[in-house]
Amino acid sequence: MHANPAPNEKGSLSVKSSATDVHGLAKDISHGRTCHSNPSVSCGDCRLGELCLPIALDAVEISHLDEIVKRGRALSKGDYLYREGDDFQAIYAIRAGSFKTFKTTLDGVEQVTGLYLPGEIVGMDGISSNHHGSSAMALETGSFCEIPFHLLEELSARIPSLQGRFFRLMGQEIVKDQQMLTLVSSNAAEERVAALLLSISSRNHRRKLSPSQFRLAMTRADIGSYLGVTLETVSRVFSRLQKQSIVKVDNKEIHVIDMAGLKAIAKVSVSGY
Amino acid sequence: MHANPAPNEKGSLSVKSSATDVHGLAKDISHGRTCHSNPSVSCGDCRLGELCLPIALDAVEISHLDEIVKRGRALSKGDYLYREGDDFQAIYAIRAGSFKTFKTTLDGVEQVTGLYLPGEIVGMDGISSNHHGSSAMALETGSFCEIPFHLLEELSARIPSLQGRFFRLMGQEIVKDQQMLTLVSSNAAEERVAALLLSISSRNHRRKLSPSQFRLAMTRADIGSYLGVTLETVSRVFSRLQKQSIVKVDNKEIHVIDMAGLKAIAKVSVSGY
DNA sequence: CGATAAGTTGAACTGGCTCAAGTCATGTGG
DNA sequence: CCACATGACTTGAGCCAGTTCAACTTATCG
Repeated sequence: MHANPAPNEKGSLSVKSSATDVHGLAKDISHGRTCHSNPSVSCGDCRLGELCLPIALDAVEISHLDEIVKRGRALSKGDYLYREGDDFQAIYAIRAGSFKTFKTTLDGVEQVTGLYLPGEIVGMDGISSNHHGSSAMALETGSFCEIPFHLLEELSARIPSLQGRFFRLMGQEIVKDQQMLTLVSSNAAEERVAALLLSISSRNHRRKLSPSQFRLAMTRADIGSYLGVTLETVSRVFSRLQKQSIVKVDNKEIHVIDMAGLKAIAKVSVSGY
Repeated sequence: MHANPAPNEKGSLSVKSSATDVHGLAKDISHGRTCHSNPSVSCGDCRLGELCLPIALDAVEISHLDEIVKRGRALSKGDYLYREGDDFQAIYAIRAGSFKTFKTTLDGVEQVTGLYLPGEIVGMDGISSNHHGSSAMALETGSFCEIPFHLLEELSARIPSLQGRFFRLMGQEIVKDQQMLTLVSSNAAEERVAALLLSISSRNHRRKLSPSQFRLAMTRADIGSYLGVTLETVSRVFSRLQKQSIVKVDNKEIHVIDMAGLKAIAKVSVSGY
């Protein structure tokens, strides 16, 4: 029924505005908290730098990186960053907003494979085969930097620390996927939801945002698909967690009240993460 | 109860024999079919080369690679290649035999995260954090090459095609993990088992081995853990598939009789894979 | 050859699924 | 700017695939 929803029929990579004419357009899209998304900001000045690619580069190296990055492109909810099957051209650094990646199975069902927050890199699934194995879609208004992969490869060959950084970034993606696999193939529904909330919490923490209060822009169906349960189960788990005063859920707005309790449910050692 | 089974208490990286004194030791361990495992064979001559790292390198480059690879080390069933938490030093190319990777959860349960066959690379989970996030264990007698990662990084910076090859290899690991995630979070037990058999089948095919007849060295418990079902369910699925004349299962020996039928169950397009 | 691990099969139970009926949020056109 | 249509979310009830527990058979290896 709701196969191929395609809420917005922009083509992939269809941000028509050039890198220069979007000045100011993407302002205010990060919930007004900070202004990550000023499109003119360079990698060296970007406050996400420490999460993104530039970490471990010196000033000269960052200026080389700056030259290949197409900065500050904007998207609104439902827009595609790329689609499953597209030629792989670039990887994308999220600046603001959140994105999901998903595959569409043969019988037309959407299967969510990832959730990406600001400072994280999307699109590495295309590296091995030269075309994207999944689609990436904005869950809300957002912006991103596009990094053409062949240029990144060239630059990496010249800057060893950049090569190392990117190896590590890909390694992180592998670890993340394996954690997800472990989560989904062993744990109960409640544990999966708890683990997702904790993951977002800790990623927010790294970004200097509140680890206990955030907006989860995915729908219940997306969350369910990602965690391998139905949307009804997700809803019921949220209700139960709320009844136990572990979280307060107001639609997409999540407030973690009892962090230790949440960790206990997720069976994560309280110190770790 | 059967937590931390540690069937063999060799320490990790505990192959005490030096790279030179193992000549001949590892002969015949690949079921006698071919002799992948002659430890003295160089990367250029290794018949697994086209699956492994050397592909896309020229003769001179391969000789550089040869210099950093520690070749032909042998392991027997239950031996660890590395353990969860070990310092990350190297990645490992499987030459013969098969290996599983797994994590042990807080409550002592083993969770299988990967199955690796000859020509494949294990250990990339350690790249991002400098220590291994999982353990790798031989499922049967086998051998491998050890590639110290810092040397590979250095060499990659000097040989762009090697850097590209390794980016692609890591990308493959990401794609593989995401496929696994999709499989486990959406499909029924029968589909998961069918998909696993098809995956091994196609990987065997690439290695010029029979796609329809092979040995699956994992126990039913390992398979179940990997696929997110219980060992009893795995057993029952095998029985059912056998009753339908889709496969013939004799303990660990698998014979796919009706490949199209198996693909239908796995919901994989018959052309693909 | 005997002990122990691995695998099979049965029976009862249950967490999460399916189907259904309703409320609530959101965004678009009048 | 409101109305209303559509999609998102919640909650309930019944059902079923896969789990759990158990008893047994078959492999493996010291």
